[in-house]
Amino acid sequence: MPSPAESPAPADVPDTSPGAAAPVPFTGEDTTPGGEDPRPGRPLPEATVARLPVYLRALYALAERGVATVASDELAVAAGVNSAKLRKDLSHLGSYGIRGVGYDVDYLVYQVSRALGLTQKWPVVIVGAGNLGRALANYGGFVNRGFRISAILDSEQTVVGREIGGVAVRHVSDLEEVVATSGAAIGVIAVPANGAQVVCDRLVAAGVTSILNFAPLVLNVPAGVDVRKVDLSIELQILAFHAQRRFAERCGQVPGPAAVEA
Amino acid sequence: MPSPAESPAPADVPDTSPGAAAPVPFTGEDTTPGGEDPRPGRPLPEATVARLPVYLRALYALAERGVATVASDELAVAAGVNSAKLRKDLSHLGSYGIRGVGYDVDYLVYQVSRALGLTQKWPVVIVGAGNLGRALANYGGFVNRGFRISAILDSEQTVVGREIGGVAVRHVSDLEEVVATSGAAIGVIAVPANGAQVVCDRLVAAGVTSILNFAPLVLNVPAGVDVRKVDLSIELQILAFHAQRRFAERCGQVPGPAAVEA
DNA sequence: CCGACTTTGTGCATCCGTTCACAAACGTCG
DNA sequence: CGACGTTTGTGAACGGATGCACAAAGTCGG
Repeated sequence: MPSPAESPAPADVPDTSPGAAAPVPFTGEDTTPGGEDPRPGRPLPEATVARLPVYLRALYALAERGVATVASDELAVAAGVNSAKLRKDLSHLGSYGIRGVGYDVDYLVYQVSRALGLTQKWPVVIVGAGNLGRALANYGGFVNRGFRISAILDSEQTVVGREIGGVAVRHVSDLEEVVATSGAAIGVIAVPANGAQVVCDRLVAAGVTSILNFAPLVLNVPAGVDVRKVDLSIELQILAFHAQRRFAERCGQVPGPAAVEA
Repeated sequence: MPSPAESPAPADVPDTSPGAAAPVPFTGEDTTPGGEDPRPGRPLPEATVARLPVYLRALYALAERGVATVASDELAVAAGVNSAKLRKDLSHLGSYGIRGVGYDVDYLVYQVSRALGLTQKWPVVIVGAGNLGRALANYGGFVNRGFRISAILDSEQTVVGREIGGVAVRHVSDLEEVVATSGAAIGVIAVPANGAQVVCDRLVAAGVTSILNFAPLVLNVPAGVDVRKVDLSIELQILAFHAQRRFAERCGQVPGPAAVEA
């Protein structure tokens, strides 16, 4: 199971009972142009799932340029992956290519979107209206690609009421109500580390089952809740490792980082 | 077996100074150049490198709580990973644990920091002073953990001169000069997608070899330049996939209204 | 209608990462 | 000083991911 929280301790799981099932965000879809594909087995490899959004973005860019069909080689270049990998990834969704021609861009956009569950708009609750929360709310790729910001919450009264990305900031005390009324299943934590676990617990208790965490700590969640984390400093540290290695191996012309000042 | 004579003082002399290495033209694999005492073979698996920052953060938290030694089980829980995985990861750095006891927290902090190349402060140039750039500049985990913001650049004259995180915003036209004078090898791209490739090219031309990209596109860089991307919408889309799957599968326990489409 | 060309889809070998399970090493206690 | 419990470090098995290479399947020109 793809549960990232690998805690085999069953006794500790408080079994978050969502009580009244959170309203499923609009399940009406399908029956759209093109042929139908009875969902095959659903074993989509995790690595494939992680790449599908990249393909989707490249496909959108192609569609905007008016490209009707695309071969796996071109799409692979646009997505920055190997073409064989791309073909294998797409083959997991079904046989949506035409041999000798390539893939129909619009049709593939639809199929990838459907595989990712983006044929509907997922309501998202953002907690934290700091710089990061504002950046998220203003990020265009959000609302245009299958998501809708249903609320932005913050604990600072000075920012409550301010409008960000077309949504007015509400106080964090409204968290439970906002989640319930919007039916949001996805929450974004963009608060400082010391308040993240509390926010997380409240989100989970309110029925949120998918959490995107920007706070630099490991969140503790019950089984059944999916957490992904984005940590800016971790990415930088990985870069530092490779940079260090590069400097150590090829001591060339660059004078290296200014290590004197510390 | 950390000898008590060796102080685990984190501010030890970093040997990353370029020095005068033999100008080897090209070697397929380094033949373990010298360093044998602290550094065994250098093939640190990529997956391990990606986890070391997580361990480091957990170790810092333990150190602040005054914990002197920690067993792999506890540290694994704090880092959210399997304990066997953690031990294998750490074993790639060397044998820094004590059987029957655990790891010395301070000493391990130093060793992990050194492995990641964080015993020095890396100067970082941030391009883009929007919400995201400001969030990065104000992020505490930046300056406290091996990095120093040497400059923040933006193309908007209205924000030039504003101070963010203790650093005054400069105009993006100063990019080359800033990179040269600060010796920055790491650049962060926090500009909109349409300007990201241009900024990237200029950073690379100025000598930057490590780039952290927040713009939602695939950057084109020459060989030898390391790019890591952080894409907010991609993470959300992966969450959406799992959420969709969860909704489709929950037909057994939760009192759902009706079995959704098979 | 046929042959040449193009591109997809995939079998297969290989590699990387994860996990189990256990022996070696260490401190402690009697 | 020796037995015992604890914890590390790692060999080995396993599973998943990657990329090559090629057959199948399609288009296109004559």
